[in-house]
Amino acid sequence: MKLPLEHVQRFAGSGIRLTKQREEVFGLLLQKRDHPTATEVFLRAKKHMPSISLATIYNCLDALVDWGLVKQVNLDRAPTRYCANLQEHSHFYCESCGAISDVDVPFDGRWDLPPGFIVAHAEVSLKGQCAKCSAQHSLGTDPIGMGGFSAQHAKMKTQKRHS
Amino acid sequence: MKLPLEHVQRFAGSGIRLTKQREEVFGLLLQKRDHPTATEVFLRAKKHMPSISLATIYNCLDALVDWGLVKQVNLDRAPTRYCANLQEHSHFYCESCGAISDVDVPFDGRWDLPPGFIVAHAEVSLKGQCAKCSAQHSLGTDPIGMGGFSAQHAKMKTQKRHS
DNA sequence: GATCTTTTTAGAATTATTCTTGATATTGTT
DNA sequence: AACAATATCAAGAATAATTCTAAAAAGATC
Repeated sequence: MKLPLEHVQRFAGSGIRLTKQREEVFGLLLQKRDHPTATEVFLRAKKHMPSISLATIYNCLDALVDWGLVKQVNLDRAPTRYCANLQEHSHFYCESCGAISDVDVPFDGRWDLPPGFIVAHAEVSLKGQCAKCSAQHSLGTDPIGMGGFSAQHAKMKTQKRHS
Repeated sequence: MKLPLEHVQRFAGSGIRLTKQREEVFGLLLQKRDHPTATEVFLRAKKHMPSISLATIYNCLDALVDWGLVKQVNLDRAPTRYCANLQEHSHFYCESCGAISDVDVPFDGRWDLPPGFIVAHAEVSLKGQCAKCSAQHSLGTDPIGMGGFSAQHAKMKTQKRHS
């Protein structure tokens, strides 16, 4: 897991230590953009670095988040997910399949707040049906035989959270 | 904790059971709008209903969220908070004092997504300095003597999360 | 009021995250 | 290269948030 030079350079002379572990964690997030949880990052990292510990994963993620290289993605009562943050974007959570998609959301940052409020970060989270799932529903290809979207949606509510 | 008639009516004939516990939980959220965690709701509810259990709090919150009466507020790696959802609004988290403010954020819902994506819910979360804290900093009234915002902000990073 | 279904309770279980401590690595300095 | 100072890592314990389970209670229906 070798980090592209462009990223390594961001650390040069900044007092920030780019350790093997941090490089590994950041590299994994860059490589596979599926918004893994800390535990998922841990499992992936162990393949290259069998000795790495989960606490280190959390430490590395904290550092990367502090440095602005990684974003945390928060979903309702689910473990925090992580995302290499290379350009401005938002997240779309599919209520059918549980996938998280990066989406371009051009918000201009001009939030109309009460005086005195200073915005440092803005996060937009969308929920609904992703393209794949909405196509399935509109075509009526319903493998479960439960009827349309609303029935399946109701079903989702009571089943366990997506792993 | 008696629920205003306007809310009780929403349940009439809907098959939804407005139990004492659900009424209590919803009433608490309506009454004190400080975005409590499930545990905080539990502690408050016990004052009126000493026998209520934490699992019931979670059950009630789940039900209220399903019915669209309550919103979940997700912050980085912190317990989920709850908010009686009476009008469209967003949340502002103050990185200095940890307070969560409701803010009017007029987003028009026209998100520019890839074809096929259907948005059911949109959530905007802002982070930064609330009015009170930004006033403190700009006035230089710094009770800790740590200097300006950046120093205090750095400090916040390493201290324990707000209870 | 008998019965069926849903909800509540209490506590155990699970999972996510943080903390602690000693070992290891890195940086800066002779 | 050796040294001290500092930061990071690893392992596992500890804490905290959330979910699950099973039996009792409550609400709805007939």
